[in-house]
Amino acid sequence: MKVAAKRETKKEQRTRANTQAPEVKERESVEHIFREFLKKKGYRATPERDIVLREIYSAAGHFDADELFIKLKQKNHNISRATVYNTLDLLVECNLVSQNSFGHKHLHYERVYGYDHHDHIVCNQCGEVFEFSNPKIEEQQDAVCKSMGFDIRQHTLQIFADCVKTDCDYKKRQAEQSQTKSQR
Amino acid sequence: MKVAAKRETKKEQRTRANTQAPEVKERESVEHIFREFLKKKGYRATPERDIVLREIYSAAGHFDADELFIKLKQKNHNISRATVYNTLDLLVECNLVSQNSFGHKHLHYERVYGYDHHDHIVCNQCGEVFEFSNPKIEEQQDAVCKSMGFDIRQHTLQIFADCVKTDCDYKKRQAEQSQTKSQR
DNA sequence: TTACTTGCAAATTATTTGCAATAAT
DNA sequence: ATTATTGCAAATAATTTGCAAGTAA
Repeated sequence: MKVAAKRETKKEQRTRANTQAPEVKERESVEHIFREFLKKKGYRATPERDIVLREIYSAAGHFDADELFIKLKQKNHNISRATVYNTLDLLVECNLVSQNSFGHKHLHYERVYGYDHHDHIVCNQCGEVFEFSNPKIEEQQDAVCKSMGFDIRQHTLQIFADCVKTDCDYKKRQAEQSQTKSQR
Repeated sequence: MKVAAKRETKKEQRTRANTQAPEVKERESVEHIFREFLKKKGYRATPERDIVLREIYSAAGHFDADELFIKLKQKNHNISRATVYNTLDLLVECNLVSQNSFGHKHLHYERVYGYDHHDHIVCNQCGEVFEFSNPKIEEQQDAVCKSMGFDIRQHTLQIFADCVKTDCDYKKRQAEQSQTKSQR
């Protein structure tokens, strides 16, 4: 059901964006980093790009492009999927957002700034994603890159593992799947 | 996507050394592992599945589903894309093939058995994928999983980095991009 | 025989692209 | 004023699915 509400003009968007509660210093830093990046690259600063960045940094956790698009839509931001994808690319390029593949259909994104870097363990049974961080692994990566003549920019490490804990969704999953067993 | 280089660099030699041709004995083992897996799971052994497995283990390096499909077609095997995808899933499930996302359109696969585990560095400039291995990283991963109650099955680590060597394909790439895309 | 697996083609999903309108510089 | 960026819809790319026929167990 499409709502035929009058469309918010760019100017209104900009005004609204500027009057948002100045929650955290972090946000300002993030926006500043993005602005500088855009300027350096000769890209333009647009209200859409600001809004996307702000939305990403307003919540924690992983998300995919479409989830972000829908969240924006629900907040009455008329920002197209194309712009969401475009902006995500830019944010990945300037390292404010990281891109992960958890082995499934689409890419997942995650904000980077203000958080310690972490890696992921994906449960083979229930698919849930857990985080961990390990400085020694990071150290080794730096060492490897140095020795091979690379200047490391980013990395993603995913571990696929069987969860041996009792609170894993595994059994629930099994119950569901046994009804529709197929060739897989 | 990998670009054909004119002259093999030291780095490429090292990479190549990691991906030598398999022994015949190994191939038998691989087939045996697959058979056992199928039996255990109640899946059927079919000639198509054997052929796909054999094709994967007959060559080195990364490949994607469509490349594999085309290779099979060229050898006059009438195996559908659906079967290729299906079989790849099975091979990943039984750990004979690993699945990697290098951050782009599709997934890449790689045979696992008979090779030391390695991780990947993707050059931000030319997109070429290099391999490395580091036992300390593996150790740390095991430790992390143990402490978090996971039984590790597989992992993928990708480092995205800028190549600082002079023999990076970056410039060649730039030059080639003005022409038409070719080979694969 | 039973029902899993196949090839084919159509469907689906995620992402990209063409284009005219709009807005940043 | 110039041209990057936008929203929209159509297009594409990768993968999955439905179905009838084939075949492993």
